Amino acid sequence: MYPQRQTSGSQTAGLQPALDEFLGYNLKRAYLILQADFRSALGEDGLGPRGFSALSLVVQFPNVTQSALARMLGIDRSGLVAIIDDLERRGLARREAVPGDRRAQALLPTPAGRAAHAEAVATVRAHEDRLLAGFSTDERQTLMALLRRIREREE
Amino acid sequence: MYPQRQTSGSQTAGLQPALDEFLGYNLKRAYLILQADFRSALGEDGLGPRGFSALSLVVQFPNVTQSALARMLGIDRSGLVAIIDDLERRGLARREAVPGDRRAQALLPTPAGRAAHAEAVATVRAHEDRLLAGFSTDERQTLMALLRRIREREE
DNA sequence: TATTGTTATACTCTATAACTATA
DNA sequence: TATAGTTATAGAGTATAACAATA
Repeated sequence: MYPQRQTSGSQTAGLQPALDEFLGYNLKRAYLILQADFRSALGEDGLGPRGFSALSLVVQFPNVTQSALARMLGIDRSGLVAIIDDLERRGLARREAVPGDRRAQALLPTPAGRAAHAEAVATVRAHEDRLLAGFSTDERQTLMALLRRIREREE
Repeated sequence: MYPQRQTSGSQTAGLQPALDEFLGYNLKRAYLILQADFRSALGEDGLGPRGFSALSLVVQFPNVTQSALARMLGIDRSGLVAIIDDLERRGLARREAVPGDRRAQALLPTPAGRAAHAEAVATVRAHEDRLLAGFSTDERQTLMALLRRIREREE
């Protein structure tokens, strides 16, 4: 079941379970690599993964409320406040009163936000293309499909 | 290039780039799902992903030094101190002087550590099997192989 | 000079709980 | 009663910088 591994000059290792035969570990390491590359691609004071995700959804779903956006992102709504504050500070999104419900805030991208988003999308695409340079189109699609199926496991 | 999406009753969405067409986003979400399930599988005051990883490598490579282990895990050696402290507190691993180098600490699993590791491995396997219940053996191996190829991109 | 383990410290990300104003 | 946004706060997890002991 567990293939013989190279011990790379080390003291031991035989037929025991190895850490990198677990999905969770490989997933974590791959995620950290992608995230680090994402950050360096978008630059020192660029958007960051959270800001990019939030802006993307605001562009995709203008007038979304903060609570709905938090639900989409899978985070608590309290955590979204700082993210939207940051997008507002950068002039990329704004909060607007919702006619029917005075509790809610609708989120809208500014023209600058749409432009920044389009540019960020191109940058992120380039970063992912670079990281997946050795992957065929088929392999990329397979990977994405498998990851989406894990995501479906979320309740 | 971007297929028509369902707007799920929402206000908009057309042919724009969608967030979930990015690898990074799917990777992150999948990782968070796996990690949450991992934690609930190992219980309230169970090991946690970091402790499990560290213990696994200590079992796999007894006498590894802290610096070497930190390098394997891809974290700074300062961050490993608390992790090993915790394993020691639980009686699962211990530090031992290295004959040749009085700066270094060799890490060894205790008998209880080996037992706890074996049990944790079984629990983690069950958790991953549960999460990947809809995946064929082939799909699982493909996913692992693709993730490992991303990991190889690390310098 | 460089490396090992360690500590102090700070920063990011996120969750929980509580508050207010609405519904 | 329940929900939307907000704030305060705390807990992971991690990194950087510095230090003493040793190489």
